[in-house]
Amino acid sequence: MARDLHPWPTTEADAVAVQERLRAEVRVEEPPQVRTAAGLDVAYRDGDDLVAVVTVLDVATLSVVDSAVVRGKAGFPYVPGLFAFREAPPLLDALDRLSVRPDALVCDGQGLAHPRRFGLACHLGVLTDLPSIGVGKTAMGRYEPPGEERGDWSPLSLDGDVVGRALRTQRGVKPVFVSIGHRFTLDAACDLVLRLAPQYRLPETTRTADHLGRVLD
DNA sequence: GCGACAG
DNA sequence: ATCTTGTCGC
Repeated sequence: MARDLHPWPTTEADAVAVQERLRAEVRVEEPPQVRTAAGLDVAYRDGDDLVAVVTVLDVATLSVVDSAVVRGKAGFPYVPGLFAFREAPPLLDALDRLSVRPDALVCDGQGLAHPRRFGLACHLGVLTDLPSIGVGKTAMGRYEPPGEERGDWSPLSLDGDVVGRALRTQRGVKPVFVSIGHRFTLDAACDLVLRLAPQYRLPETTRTADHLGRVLD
């Protein structure tokens, strides 16, 4: 499923170097039709124990058609900007255990809306070469509040670049922050997020993955 | 120098 | 991320 991820960096300096090198591989393009989308999430237990969860949903019906869970230990501290080095390894393990290859990855976090334009969604997209997007609950950048209606959005800027959108998925609810991971366009990403979030603020992909990791012992 | 800083 | 009660709304 994923490209070999060795060598995996241990220090922050090496991690940044990996991001600088891999970001050249991000492609911005219209994705093929997305019939199934995977939701990825990591839940933390005591100490360094974690549970990585992937659920695959049929975009038309929003029913879960596959899922995988991996228990493990965090091998990298939480450092803003280096999120992928903590969560990508167990998530890639979980992706390998799926019996279907999803058409797209919907990541819990940012894609291009990142200090070096290479957030978790970009990292997972490049390593798997799957179309991917990031949907964050908090903004990585600046934005003006979008209109109050579902579907309203405003540009998300970082260092003078438009790196994503603040997208209102429900009327009168705080927007989510959408950015491209790999092999996607911003329009297609927001379109997908709206299809995945007909009722709640967050897309069903992340909701089902989060729920599975939470209910698990 | 000080605050900000995905999960 | 996680620690946590009551409350509002569908």
